Amino acid sequence: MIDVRLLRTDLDGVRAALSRRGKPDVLGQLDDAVALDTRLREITSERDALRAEVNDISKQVGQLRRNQQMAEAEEMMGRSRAIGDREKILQEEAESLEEKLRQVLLRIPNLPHPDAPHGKSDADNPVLKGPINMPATFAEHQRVPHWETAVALGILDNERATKISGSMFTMQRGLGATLSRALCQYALDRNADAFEEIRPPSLVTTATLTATGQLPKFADDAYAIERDDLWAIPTAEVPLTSLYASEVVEDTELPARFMAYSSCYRREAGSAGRDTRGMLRAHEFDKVEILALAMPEQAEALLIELRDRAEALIAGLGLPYRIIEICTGDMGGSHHRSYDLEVYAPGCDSWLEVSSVSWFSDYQARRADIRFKRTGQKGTEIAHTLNGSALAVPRVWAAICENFRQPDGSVALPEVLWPYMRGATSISPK
RNA sequence: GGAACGGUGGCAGAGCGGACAAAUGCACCCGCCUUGAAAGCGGGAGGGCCAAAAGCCCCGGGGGUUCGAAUCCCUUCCGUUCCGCCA
Repeated sequence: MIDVRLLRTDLDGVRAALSRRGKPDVLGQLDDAVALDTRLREITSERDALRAEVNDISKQVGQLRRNQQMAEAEEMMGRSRAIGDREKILQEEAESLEEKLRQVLLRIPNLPHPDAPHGKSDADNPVLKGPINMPATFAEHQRVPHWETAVALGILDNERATKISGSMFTMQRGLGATLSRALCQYALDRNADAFEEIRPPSLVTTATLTATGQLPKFADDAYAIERDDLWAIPTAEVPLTSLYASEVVEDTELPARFMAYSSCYRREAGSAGRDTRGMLRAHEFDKVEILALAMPEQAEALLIELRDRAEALIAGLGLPYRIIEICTGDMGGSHHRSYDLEVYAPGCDSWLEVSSVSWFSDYQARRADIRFKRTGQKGTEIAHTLNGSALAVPRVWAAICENFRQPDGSVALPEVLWPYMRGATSISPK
């Protein structure tokens, strides 16, 4: 959520920053917010003056009653009642304005970082690095889509997944299932030097899903369990960000770093019919997420660190990859600055997004009310949040099946995964 | 799911209709004392709204009674214990 005070002190700056996103209706919401805020402040100051009067009279009533001056007390009580009635009306108006303002503010996106590249769409995202590990040419045996390879090897059984759960669900079998788990284990182990491992809940409250920005705008993308007013998490970012929601953290605790494996659930409401084959897009998938909670001055370095860590995982697997920076027109609504890691999959002949690393400035933390306190200073400040996929399992799984496919149809496994594969170094037909 | 008890500042814990932003203890910060430390003594210190003074709000959340609510009533959530059920 954007800081309302910014709207009062630097509306032009906010307008300029937001217009870089290229979403014209956002500027209209901005005007709505300013109007509501102005009116709200008028009402509250009027209301507070009335309250002050009531408080003052009440003190006097107490005094008069102690002095047995009952007639005078009665008279003042009558006056206070009248003021109280007016106060109540203003209070109701203030509450309704507050709620309206909140609803508008929740839909206004974050301000992009000044250095975030300007652009309209994903076509304008600059390549920051790479391609790395990209051979001059791919062999014919690598030009086979992973769904063909994997089905032939018996490690992918989407037909039965669909029978059990419907379309866009996947199922891995045998060493394919082991490989999924191995990738998670690998990603967690490689970041355990600095990140506390969390095993968070997969179902969260409406408040929790609002904090990270999925609600209220993107309710259709999430699975809702209405009977219990819970939502299935689309990423471990959701519970991890809210770990310290409505708490005040000591500055000595920051930056705090967490990582979590979780299943992720997405309705993919807008993607019906896209990427229906294989492992590229599914309603449920595994991912390891890394996340940091920081003071503002620590954030930029952390963003680079998270990106480096995500890159190190992919590089360690030996897959061809590149890093792109997300331009203002393509950025998610909560994002301040972000990078994507893409892996090349020769069988599909496409770049697959396997990690997205983002800095949210104080946008999510304000929604979640995560504050920190500087030792020796009065007051609190809103924290910054950052996160990134350490590793999104299915697409990496797919890229391994395609890049490391051998002429005989088997798939060679990256050496870093061998310790997690029960002795297997490749996957061959049964 | 049923019953009982409880939710107050960083923690512990008093207050149960008026001078309460809230005793006390621990922890914390500053000073004195000391060669240094501990102890002792003196002082300071909650969060939020507002440009800020003033003022207002905050004793789990919401609602009510009252001139006035941490305190009374209703409701809801959370916790603990017991019972029931169950991986």
